[in-house]
Amino acid sequence: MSDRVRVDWYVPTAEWEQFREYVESEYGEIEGYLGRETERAMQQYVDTDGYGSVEERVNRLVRAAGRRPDDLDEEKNLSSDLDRSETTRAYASVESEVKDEFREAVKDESDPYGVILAKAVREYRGGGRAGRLERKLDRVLDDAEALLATASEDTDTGLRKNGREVKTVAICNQLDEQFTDKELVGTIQDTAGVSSAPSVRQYREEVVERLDVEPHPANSDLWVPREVVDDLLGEGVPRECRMPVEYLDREQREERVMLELGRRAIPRDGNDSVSATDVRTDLLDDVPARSTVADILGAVARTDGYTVHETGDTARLRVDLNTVNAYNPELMGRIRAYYDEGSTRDASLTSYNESEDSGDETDDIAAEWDALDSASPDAAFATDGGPDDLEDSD
DNA sequence: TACACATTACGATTCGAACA
DNA sequence: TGTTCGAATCGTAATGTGTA
Repeated sequence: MSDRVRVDWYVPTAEWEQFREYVESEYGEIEGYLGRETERAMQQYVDTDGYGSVEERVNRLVRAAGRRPDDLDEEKNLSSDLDRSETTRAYASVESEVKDEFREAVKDESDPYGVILAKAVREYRGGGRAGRLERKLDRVLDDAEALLATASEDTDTGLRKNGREVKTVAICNQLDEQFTDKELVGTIQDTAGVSSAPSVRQYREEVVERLDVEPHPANSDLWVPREVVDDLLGEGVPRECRMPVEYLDREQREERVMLELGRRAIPRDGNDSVSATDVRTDLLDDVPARSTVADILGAVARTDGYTVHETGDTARLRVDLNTVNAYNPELMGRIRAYYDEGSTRDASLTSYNESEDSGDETDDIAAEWDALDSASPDAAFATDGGPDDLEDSD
């Protein structure tokens, strides 16, 4: 499930228009790309794209060259140029984490967010970090010292409190340790004063994330602390496999199919297959439509190690863990961890039975587990006779 | 004016009933 | 059992509005 929020700041008009034109020229359209490109520009600007350390090394190299800086002037010019220009409202959906990191990183700068965003997208249009690194390396030859300069100021921008966050916290404070979805929606409506489905959905996602709760395995309308689900199912059970299918997005459903089929294949020498019907009923709890399951099978079959075969009128999804391990060891690791969890889950359930007076509910959970775990192996593929190359993936 | 939040509009995606 | 196609839902851009 995505966690995207809107950037909604006043950005210098000319810069924003140029950025939109840039996105359109790159992708042929704005829809779906504006937010992603804005997100990348913000990440690169505040060094959260994972390449900050590379740039730092380049900076050291430039410094070592002992050249005179010109970056400070460039930064000043950019800032004053944008400060004086006409602004327009710029909006784009970005990951909430990216927006938070961006605001945190630039909160001490004297410019408003919109102006800083303009700097970020201008930098990004100019080739992003890659282009910047290239220019920096070029400058090693003539003016490296400038790269030490920053235009940061110690002024407090006086950021206002985020009202939405305050409301989310208020909602969280009114909820018990566990609560029904109906209670959650009612609290959101009463506390946040929202009624539209999109707004309620957005608050629900934020509250669920903040409280770190998950649907109860035996009752998807009941939200309980994650630790409770951990106790019931085991921490090694992937989120895609422990969450009710109705709360998974398309990508997570594909992951679930891959993980479940892979797990079943381990005690079968790394090979197994399942019919499209069984994918729907056994792996996806009868939630998606058949037409959608067909699409999911097609998508999974694009992953190395997974193929779809037509046998008569029936399509079967097959997995070959040797191939999965060869081309996607990370996925193989997750499959193995999920498989290994099977050996400890009985103890977890026993512990839950002793500590919780849950009666029929516990029986439901055990029954659900039995259904889920019908292929629980006696001999592990990875330890008894499995291919050697799979052994190596640990 | 700058910002935040809610709502609306609309295209894309998914669902599910009907049918082959 | 798979495919088709209209309906429903979702995700994102755009707009409206309130607040400091």
